Amino acid sequence: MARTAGSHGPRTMEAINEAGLKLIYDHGFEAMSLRQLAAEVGIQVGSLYNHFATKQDLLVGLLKRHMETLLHSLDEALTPAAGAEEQLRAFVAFHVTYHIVRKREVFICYSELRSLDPANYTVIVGMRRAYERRLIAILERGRAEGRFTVEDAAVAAYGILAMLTGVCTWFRPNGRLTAQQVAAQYTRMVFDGLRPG
Amino acid sequence: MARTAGSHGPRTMEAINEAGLKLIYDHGFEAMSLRQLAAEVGIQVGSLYNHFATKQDLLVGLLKRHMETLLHSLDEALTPAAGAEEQLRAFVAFHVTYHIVRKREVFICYSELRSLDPANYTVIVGMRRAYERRLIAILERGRAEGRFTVEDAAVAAYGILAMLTGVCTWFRPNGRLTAQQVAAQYTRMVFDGLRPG
DNA sequence: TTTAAAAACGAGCATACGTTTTTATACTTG
DNA sequence: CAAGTATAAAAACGTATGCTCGTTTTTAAA
Repeated sequence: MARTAGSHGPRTMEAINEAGLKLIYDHGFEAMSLRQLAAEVGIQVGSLYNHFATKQDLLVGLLKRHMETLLHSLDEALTPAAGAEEQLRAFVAFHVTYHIVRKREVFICYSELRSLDPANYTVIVGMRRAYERRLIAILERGRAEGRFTVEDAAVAAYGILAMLTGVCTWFRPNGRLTAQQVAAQYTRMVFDGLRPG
Repeated sequence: MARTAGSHGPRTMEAINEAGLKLIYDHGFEAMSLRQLAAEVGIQVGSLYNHFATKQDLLVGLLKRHMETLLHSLDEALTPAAGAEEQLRAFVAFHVTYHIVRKREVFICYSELRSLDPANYTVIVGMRRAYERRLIAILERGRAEGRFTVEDAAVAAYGILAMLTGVCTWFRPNGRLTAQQVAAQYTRMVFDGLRPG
């Protein structure tokens, strides 16, 4: 046997990425085998290597694409001219809804960092830092404008991010609350948590 | 060779637990091999099975012990007679410091849930729920007493827990801030985030 | 002193892993 | 239509895995 009818490189690659995302999310990167992955895609193990060089590359590809999308989407969500309060409001709304929609990517981007070899680790963590810095900058600006009370901007940012990111561990699309309701409640909590003294 | 001089069951078990904790934290449960574990402890692979039945049992043992300690320590930290505000203050301080000290146990207790087989998963998640309910109860009591503004107590609790738990991902013992400073800042943020009115 | 339990060794089991190689077929381009 | 490239199958590679086994030695109770 050999090449199957209707096979098409880019389409297979997308199927691999989707199946990889699912398997890594469900079982973890180390626990997911390439045989499982191949079965999920519907090809043989060896054929995977027409689409990536190593298992590690598959993971890095997924994480890098996710971080690029995240950073890019954030830029679109924030209007540069706006004040700190409006920017914070936009940030919270964006972060919560994005993390609900892309919950699997977000999850593996935190949990599989340790599966990255050093060079790749540096790259991904660097991108995450860039994202965090956006929020830190907003907080510092709000403090400078006298809008927020922030003892340590980085600590506050980490706290806010952790709180918001947490939604993707418990939020259920058909649960008691809608994404909007959650975003609204968290927005209020964040703003009150930063209210000027 | 056979039984080595001075060998002692409980002592070996403790060494296995400590080494297991370290290896699981560093590499993940699936990625850690029993050969690594045995080497770290200083015995042969087969000898591990004098101390646990399966690799899964090792993980469950670690997680169960951690959750029992966590729940028990919380009970000690909270004075039942106190008001909601005082209880919340005690909860935040306890949670932050405990999570800084036991950061490895906390981390694997979140990240390795998926490595548990169904029966064990149910047990551990049940214990975590019990912990979460403690905070939810405090929030609801505070709301009933008119001390806190809480739209949805569970959502608020999850948010607070995620924010506080986040410390163990970035806190460094010799970093810019002490554990007390972090706890103090987060306490203020939590209280302001729940301020009445 | 005898005996049973505890604890470790060290070899080996079957299986699974990531990866490579070879070969055959399907598309694509000239 | 022919040549070349893309894509997949299939089989195999060496290594690592969790776990079992028979055996041996130490420890502690009878």
